[in-house]
Amino acid sequence: MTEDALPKGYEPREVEQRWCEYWEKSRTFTSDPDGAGEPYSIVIPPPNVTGALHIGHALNITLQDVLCRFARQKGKKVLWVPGTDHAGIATQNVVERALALEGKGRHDLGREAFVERVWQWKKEFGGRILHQIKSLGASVDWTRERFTMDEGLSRAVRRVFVDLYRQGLIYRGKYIINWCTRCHTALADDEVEHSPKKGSLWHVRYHLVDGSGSLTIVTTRPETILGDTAVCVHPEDERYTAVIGKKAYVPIIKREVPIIADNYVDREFGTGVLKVTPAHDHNDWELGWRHNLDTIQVIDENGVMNGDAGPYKGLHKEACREAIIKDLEAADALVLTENIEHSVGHCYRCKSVVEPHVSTQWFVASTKLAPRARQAAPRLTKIWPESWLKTYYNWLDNIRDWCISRQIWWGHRIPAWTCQDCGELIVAMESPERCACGSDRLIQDEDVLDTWFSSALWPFSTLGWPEKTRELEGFYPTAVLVTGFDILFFWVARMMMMGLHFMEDVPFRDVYIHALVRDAEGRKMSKSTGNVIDPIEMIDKYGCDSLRFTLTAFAAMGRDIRLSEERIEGYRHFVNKVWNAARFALMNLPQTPPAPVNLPQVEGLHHQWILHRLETVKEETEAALASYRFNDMAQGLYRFLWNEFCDWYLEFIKPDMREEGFRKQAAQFVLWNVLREILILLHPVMPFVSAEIWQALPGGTGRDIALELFPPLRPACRKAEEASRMDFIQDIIVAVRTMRAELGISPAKKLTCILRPADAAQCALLEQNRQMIEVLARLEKLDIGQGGDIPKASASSVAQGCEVVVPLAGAVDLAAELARLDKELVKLGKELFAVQMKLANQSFMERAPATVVGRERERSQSLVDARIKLEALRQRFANAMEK
RNA sequence: GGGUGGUUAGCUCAGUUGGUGGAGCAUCGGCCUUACAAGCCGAGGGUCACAGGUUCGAGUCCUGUACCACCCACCA
Repeated sequence: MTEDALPKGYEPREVEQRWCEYWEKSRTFTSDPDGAGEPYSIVIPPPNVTGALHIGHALNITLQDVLCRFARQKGKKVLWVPGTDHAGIATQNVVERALALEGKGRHDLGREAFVERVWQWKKEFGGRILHQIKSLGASVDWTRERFTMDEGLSRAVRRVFVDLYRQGLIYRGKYIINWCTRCHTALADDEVEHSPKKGSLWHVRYHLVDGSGSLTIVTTRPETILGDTAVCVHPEDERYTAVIGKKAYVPIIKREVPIIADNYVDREFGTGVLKVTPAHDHNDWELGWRHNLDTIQVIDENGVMNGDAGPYKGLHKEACREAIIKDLEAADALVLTENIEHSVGHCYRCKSVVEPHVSTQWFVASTKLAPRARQAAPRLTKIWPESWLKTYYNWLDNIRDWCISRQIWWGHRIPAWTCQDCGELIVAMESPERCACGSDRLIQDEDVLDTWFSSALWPFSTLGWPEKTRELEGFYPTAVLVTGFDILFFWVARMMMMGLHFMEDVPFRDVYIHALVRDAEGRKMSKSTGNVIDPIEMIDKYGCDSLRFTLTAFAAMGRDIRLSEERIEGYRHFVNKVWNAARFALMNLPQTPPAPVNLPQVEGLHHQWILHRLETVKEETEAALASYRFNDMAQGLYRFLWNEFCDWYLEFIKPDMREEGFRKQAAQFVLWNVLREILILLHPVMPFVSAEIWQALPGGTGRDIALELFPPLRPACRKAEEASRMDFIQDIIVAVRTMRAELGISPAKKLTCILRPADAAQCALLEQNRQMIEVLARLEKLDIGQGGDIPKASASSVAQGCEVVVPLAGAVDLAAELARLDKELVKLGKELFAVQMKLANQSFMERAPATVVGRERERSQSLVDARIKLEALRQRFANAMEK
């Protein structure tokens, strides 16, 4: 291997493509359920099959990949299941939009042809998202890829539906639901987004039937007056106690309705009188149910007034509103019009205003399934960060039955048939031949299931349920679910309910909830705002590893990530640094693995130091990942690789490499080991660059770093005390560098330096590491000794009690040095003052632990010592100036 | 209305048992020092939102206030 093995610049695009192909072809990440090792499985949160990868996916997938690659390094049997979601309404909308361009609607095609068209669309675009997952370097098992509408998963869906129906946990009923008049379907409560909107509050007079006066109600939706079946006041509202039980006329249509009383009414709001329209308002529906009111539907599923709207029949609800206001005015029933802001529900898919609508729908009795899911956390499933647990509880405690039927065509059709002759409802896995009554005129329910219904089964349906598969046996429950908090309710809680009900165990041991990625200003990224950062574009520009490292480094728990392109660009520098460190290593390593030396015994403070630091980083990496502190892991590796390995260690070994013989061999062996282990540590975050370097290093030819185990710890190299001596050497070097920089001495100029150590131990240490100091501080002469004379015109400093003196020859600004020393003395004085105040504090001395007091004493002593030395040096220098 | 998170260097953020406040970027100064100018060396910059409390000691724990963000519910 020559130094040309790695090109001068890192070219991510070519490298990434090559490794992607290799990993897929070699089936590196295909898991054997019967293989060795502790099982570790993750099911990917399935992205929308027709969607495109956004930055949130990139974060989500990166974190899972870090966990999976790390688990493999720890010798676990890892399965990461990839797949996609059919995303009912979203996908149907996309295809309908495409169809609209041809001037057609779905009804022009008919159900069968339309669904066929969506499948075609899926075939055409479904590959895109999978390809994008690949380009992120995800180490998923592609042989086990699933789709929520594939044959196996469809079977699982039908089975669950049938079982729940038979257990009475799925039922059909007439109920008020959220209706999207554009998508023509029911929406679950959490599919409705509320946002504030300007509107009017109309005060409308209702005359009492007995002619004894009138009541004024307030409404934001006058068009629903036509569906009123009651007027309601608070039972304890003294203004109205007299009218309770009487009747009132609904204006315009003059329908007689009862005046009822209910605690629900807020006496403070408006006039304290409420009109009740059970068919078109959720709360009114509840009221109607409690008070046995009629339900009169006046708006149809298109948002158009129906036959019960009398004269307004055929008008769109908006037009009807205007007409009614005019008519109320004419009838002198409109008392007042107020401008208000109130919140209005919108369809989460198409953003049109959601209409409360009464219809027959299917429901899951979530109220019965929820308690078990609640109890399971945190005992069986731990949520990270823990703060989300409360939110999880809160949702489950207030859960309502889940409306699962959707009036669209793309999805799992509800496995229920109605007999046209006897009216019997048959729920079955497969299409029944005939009814018990003998009739074969069976018609399947037109509706499909909410997308989240199949998603709720994902952790076990992807593993082969209801069959008893080896995968299910070996990999359920999964190790962890990695997801954003935005689908904690939609998805996580429902998986918990379904998993516990059908598998008798939770679907995952941990739930890690990561941040939402926002733009640099903290806004949610959206196409309409135009602030999206396209991960694929970022990979193209900066390389996948840069993107992955950025996301990992910012993935602090419980916080949103404000991402900007500059950050990714910034971390590209780190990728490059790794690359260049490797190039340096290759220039200094033999072609074959270097001859081994006994690492714990290897001579050289720098070797002992870096080996010790490496052990620390290994432990910290493990600890960080064990508690999902991805950012700590990334930061730790960043610092170690850049600020310690590159900035110091590689500089330290340069002299070693110029020698021949044992000293060079030792440096080679240590360098080779440390670099290889760093690469393994980095690999979960930066799979591509680490893989590429790995196979270029001695002993790496033809090897795949993805298969390497986490480097075993070397307790014998854990020598904190010895390694801490390196601090001293570094302080000396920095002291010289600082003087040089502050006095404007060119780095090219080699200096003389006199070191006057505080004691014999320091003296020996400096002597042993003389060459390191000379090279890194750029010295031509280094005197080490406790005695000796020092030239008066010298710059000076004190590091850990050791005097560092640089004789100033030639044209040097003497005043600058004096000012520098004074500044240093002021700083020392301040620190010393603070410490001495502490030591003078009686209660501190009495109550603080002995170790803390001891530390302060020591510190005080060394500060005093430094000040004495520095003052002496300053004095000498001042004297020199006078001459 | 209920809840959660945030407020630390110019910017974006770390800061896990309370014990000398950190990083990256930006700024300033100096460097082609044969791995790397996508780099190296050095420097400046903070009453840790505010007010109390606990403690010998608080960015860290407690209470309250302000502002910001988000979630849930409701808005006739």
